[in-house]
Amino acid sequence: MRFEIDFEKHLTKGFFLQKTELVARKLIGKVLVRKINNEYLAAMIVEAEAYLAENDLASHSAVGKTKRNNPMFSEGGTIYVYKIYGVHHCVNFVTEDEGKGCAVLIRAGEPLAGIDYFKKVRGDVPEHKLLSGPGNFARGFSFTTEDNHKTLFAPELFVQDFMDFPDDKIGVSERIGIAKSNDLKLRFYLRGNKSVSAKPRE
DNA sequence: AACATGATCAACT
DNA sequence: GTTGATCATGTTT
Repeated sequence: MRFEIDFEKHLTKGFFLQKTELVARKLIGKVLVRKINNEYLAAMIVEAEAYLAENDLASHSAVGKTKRNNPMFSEGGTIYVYKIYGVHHCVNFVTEDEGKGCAVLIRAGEPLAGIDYFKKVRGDVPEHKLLSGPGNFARGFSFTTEDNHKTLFAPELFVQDFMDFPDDKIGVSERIGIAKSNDLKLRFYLRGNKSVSAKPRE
């Protein structure tokens, strides 16, 4: 797969202001680029979940604004990182207008650049597992709560347009690992991709 | 008490 | 290859 990092092709604010479900769907095939210590990391997003502002009890924003979920209420294109189970971090891209409280959880990626860095922080695992699962994805890109409120419009952190997959290549399912609102089909993934974290129920 | 998880291990197909 | 049980770990409710 040919891929060249090019900030000129980054997704602009308008992309993230769209409906959360649509952003989650369209993020499949896009590339997250981050520059750390003068080294570029890049991965194609292959799995993402939408967390809505309304009628979604699994969304962190369902309880209103709190200290933790505060970044979720920022404008589309902002980063929301939280710590889960005391050990892992999860990265979200905030969507829609400021004050709404919705975001897309990035659950898995296929490494395109910075493989050595990913291996360094993730250990000796097969390449397709380096960024598989939300905790592993965040770990590979070294996201922590320090990154909260950063935006995706800078040369050292942005999302680049890349592949456009037709609907028949995209799986849709219930979200993973939640107890509430698990009837909602808000998880999107690239069918047949080895980096997708959980086995899809279809 | 729950939590948008992952590593490990045993058992299986 | 898969599945299921178990648990580490700290923050939020």
